[in-house]
Amino acid sequence: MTRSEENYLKAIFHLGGQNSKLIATNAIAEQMETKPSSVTDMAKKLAEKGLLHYKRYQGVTLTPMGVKTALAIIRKHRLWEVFLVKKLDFTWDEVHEVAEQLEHIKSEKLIDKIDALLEYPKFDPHGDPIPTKTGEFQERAKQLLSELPIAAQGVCVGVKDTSSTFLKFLDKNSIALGNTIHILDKEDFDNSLHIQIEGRELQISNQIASNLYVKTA
Amino acid sequence: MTRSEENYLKAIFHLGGQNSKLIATNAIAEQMETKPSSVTDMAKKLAEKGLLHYKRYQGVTLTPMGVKTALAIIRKHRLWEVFLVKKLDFTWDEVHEVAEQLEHIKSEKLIDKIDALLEYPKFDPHGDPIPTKTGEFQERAKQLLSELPIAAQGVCVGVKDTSSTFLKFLDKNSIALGNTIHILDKEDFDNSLHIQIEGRELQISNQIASNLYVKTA
DNA sequence: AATAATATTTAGACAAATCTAAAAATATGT
DNA sequence: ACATATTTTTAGATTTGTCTAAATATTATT
Ligand SMILES: [Mn+2]
Ligand SMILES: [Mn+2]
Ligand SMILES: [Mn+2]
Ligand SMILES: [Mn+2]
Repeated sequence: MTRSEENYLKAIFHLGGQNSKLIATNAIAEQMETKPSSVTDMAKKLAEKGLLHYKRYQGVTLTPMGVKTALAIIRKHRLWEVFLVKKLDFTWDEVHEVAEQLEHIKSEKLIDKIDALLEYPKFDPHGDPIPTKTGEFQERAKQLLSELPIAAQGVCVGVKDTSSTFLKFLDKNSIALGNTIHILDKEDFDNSLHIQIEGRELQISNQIASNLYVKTA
Repeated sequence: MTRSEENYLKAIFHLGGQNSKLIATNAIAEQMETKPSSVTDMAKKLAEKGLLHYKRYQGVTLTPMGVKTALAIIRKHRLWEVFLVKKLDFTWDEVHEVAEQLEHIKSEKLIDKIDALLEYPKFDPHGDPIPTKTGEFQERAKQLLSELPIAAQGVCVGVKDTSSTFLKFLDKNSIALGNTIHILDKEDFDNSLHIQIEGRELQISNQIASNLYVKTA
């Protein structure tokens, strides 16, 4: 498996290619920041290798083997992210770029030892689930903060937007995973929220609220 | 810098290219397990980039920039080896292959944090010196065990042969870096040694003795 | 000094991964 | 349904790193 092949599989997985849903060439090209013609070439190659099903002009879906391979890479990516944060004091907005490189290191022993060192974490610094060695993982029951009604409360468990800008904004406002958020009021005009978090009161826009995942009791 | 370029620089450094000694095309090809014609192509490219001096039919030497780059990669390689041994319980015969991959990860912050986590080690698991962030390092005063006279003693500080076979042999015979070795006797016929190490007495061939570095008091 | 052996370079090919531009298929709108 | 817009594929080119085979330069031997 080349690095490029691994990146295609990961992108297709993130677009939903695991549930026999046909993923369009253009969608993959956009996700990978490449051209559709390049995607077509790679789709043929990966189909040849038995990692995905490719129907000309229709799109691709991952085979069981393709899903397994994608999950192994996602597992590595997320474990490295946890390692960087927990062991090397990286901030959660710094880890993605480095993990993009580390996820391609080929050593089963290495990633299993990292997993053990971290005591088998279930979620990465952004709240995304970490597949086990055998590829199992459960998505946490969660919803967007923006979907909660007035007076509801939830624990912050993840972010939808993982951009550095957004993550730094959250840091600046001391909003972190694990924090409990109460919705005090919602503004009809722009859906902005008046919330209480860790004793403080805060006003946040709908754009913020619709990029924060919470778990309700 | 591509991975391939980095590997060429490292190989040339290991062949002595830092001391304005001309390194032959064939020597590089052998070290890299590639063909001389490939080396010529790469030599032109690296010369173009100012990383080495290339004289047609004569060989190459590293420029100051080339030395600096090579040392940065060697630093990463050796720090990762220490990390694998100290933090993840890898054995010293397992680390090289993985370090060959990890040395190409591009993140200054990452390697500096690994350095700090390990408390700035000066030597890797095979006794080789680790360059600092600024590229300084001193080779430890050492000599081959085979060069010591009868009755001399020394502390084991490194290995010349870093092959898995040799390292595993040393493990099996409980010979480790840091051990003190006394030369009890030397056999004229085959230069094999009768040694005392950590209380035990052992008979070792000249081939073993000429791959073990010791530091004398 | 001429010849033979060795080392190095050049020329041309190939595989991987990408791109642009043109062609073909599919989807959309009236 | 048919013209138009969009999506996807194909054809051909490019870059990087490699290879083989032939040509050229250097070194060693007589
Ligand atoms: Mn990430
Ligand atoms: Mn993440
Ligand atoms: Mn090594
Ligand atoms: Mn080493």
